Amino acid sequence: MSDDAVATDFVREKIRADNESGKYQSRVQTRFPPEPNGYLHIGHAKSICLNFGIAADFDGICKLRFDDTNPETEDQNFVDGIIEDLTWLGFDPDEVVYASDYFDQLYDWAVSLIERGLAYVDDQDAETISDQRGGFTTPGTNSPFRDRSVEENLTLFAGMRDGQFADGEKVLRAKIDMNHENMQMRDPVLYRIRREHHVRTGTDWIIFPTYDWAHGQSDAIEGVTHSICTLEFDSHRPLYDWCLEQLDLPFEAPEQTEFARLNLTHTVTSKRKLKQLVDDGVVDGWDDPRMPTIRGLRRRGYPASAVRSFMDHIGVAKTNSTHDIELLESFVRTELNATALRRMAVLRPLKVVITNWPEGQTDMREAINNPEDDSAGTRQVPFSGELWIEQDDFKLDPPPKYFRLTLGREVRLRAGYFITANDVVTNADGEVIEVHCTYDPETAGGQAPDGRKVKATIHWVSSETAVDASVNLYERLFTDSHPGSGDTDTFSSLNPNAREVVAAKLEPALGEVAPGEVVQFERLGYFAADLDDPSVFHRTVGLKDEWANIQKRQQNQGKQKGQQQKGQQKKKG
RNA sequence: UGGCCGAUAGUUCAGUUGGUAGAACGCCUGGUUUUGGUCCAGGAGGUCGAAGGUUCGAUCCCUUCUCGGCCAGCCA
Repeated sequence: MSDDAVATDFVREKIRADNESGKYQSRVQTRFPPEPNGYLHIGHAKSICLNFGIAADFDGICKLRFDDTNPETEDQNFVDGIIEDLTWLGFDPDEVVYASDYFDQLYDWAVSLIERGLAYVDDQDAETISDQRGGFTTPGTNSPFRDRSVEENLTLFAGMRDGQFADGEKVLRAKIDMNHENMQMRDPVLYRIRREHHVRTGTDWIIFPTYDWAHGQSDAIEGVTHSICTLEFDSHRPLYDWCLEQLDLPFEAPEQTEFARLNLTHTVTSKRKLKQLVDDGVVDGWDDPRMPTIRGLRRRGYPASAVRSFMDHIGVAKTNSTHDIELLESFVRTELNATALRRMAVLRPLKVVITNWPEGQTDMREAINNPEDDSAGTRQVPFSGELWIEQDDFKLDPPPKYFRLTLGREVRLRAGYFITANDVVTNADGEVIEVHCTYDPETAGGQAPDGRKVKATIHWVSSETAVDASVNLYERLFTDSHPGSGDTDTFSSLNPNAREVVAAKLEPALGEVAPGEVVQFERLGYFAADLDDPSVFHRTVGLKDEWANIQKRQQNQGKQKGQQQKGQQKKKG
């Protein structure tokens, strides 16, 4: 266990206490148990970091177990994808196992349950069983098949396995208590018949154990000590314990501990809803950079290490919580600030002509690759008399505190020269389509020999050597910070502008970026070259934008002033 | 409606064996800076869900209440 990073959450606290009391011989084993019916999302990452993190902290082991007990929705692609995502996140399971590996054992244990009069075969359909379960304040009623003889149950259960009954015709139920205050204990279903092809067992089995019968038993088979799951399984814990108690294990049974799942603002972390986004074509797929899936984040350029530090930071508790997605982004920025190479790219190009630049001449300017990391070195960037700059970096009528380019003002071109804007060319609509500037040859390298200062440094790309690229700019997937909260429909706040594709001009070095590499477009943000087509970039996250805050404040002040004036007018009237 | 779980800065979490509270992110101010980035320094922001009780003293212990989440699948 690492001494310095003493993570103190209630789960680790409990494990420490268990270890001190000698429970499980102070052994620690966890597991990450996804169902292979979808890809992993950021919520799973929390569970992964917790389970694998605990194993690492306590010198224990953590296996990846596929909870493949329901053949209906499960798929090999998801199995492969989950392993891939887990690996990318930086975790290496001690073993990859499957609940279906234990079908024989689970069956034998069910038989033993029947033999001891603790389970029975019920002939009723799902609806009837549901009706008989009763309500929160009303007791359930016993099934008419509850008191079948052991022999009959044994025969029927074998018949279920051997295909003598149709799907849904019979189930195996635990015989516990139809009056139990916990609904989970009212004779839960342990086995159902389902003639579906199973990813691993094919057609060998047509009866499948339910989660409740499979999960704790699988934990026990593997020697799991601490079975960590999310809050919604809280009410299953008595059943988890009951199932284990019937086994007469020669060792201490695993114990379930529940923690609060991760929610993030402006997105959803529910497999069902993510699937709907994919199925409805709202996004391009599970790996769309707008998706909070692991593959989505990867394509978007989130470093796995940033995801991990985020998880470390938010901790583990039982409080239902929704984390601000900005917090995640701040970890992404911190990581990328230290590692990403700086490059220049112009997203919304505006032409600049340097009128006093020697006709046809191209200069090579030296630019720093990463001011945070000297070892990243420098590169040469071509400079000429015709450049692209950002439309936002020139204003004919500059608002207060705007200190970028405007007529008559001098600014610095990053790694280039000081330029002064003298004139503009406008189109028929009066929009500026070209800015004419002069440069000061004395300012090569970015400093004026006479010591005069400029307030702004702007980025640029020389037009003749510019590389064209399509850049995807992403906004929040949902405009509502808590989609679906209250009575609102989750998808009603879907942001139709969550992706904007822009035709950008890049400096030549950006034509040689490796797939998946993340660079900083100076002054704009971090951008990831697409995994399949590196001429396409995805905005991972923008830089912090002080200018945007200034503008916001100015707007608010304007509003307040307007309101004050309105108020005064009212008083007068 | 019954049971279980939860409630501490804007947000998410720490914490106090009972002596009125900290961090991170966000926000604000200043400094540095060839990124309005980074970095550095500082600041604002909390009646610790509410009301009672025990106590010299309660955010912490007790009771009641309020609000939120979960549970009545042959999903997990």
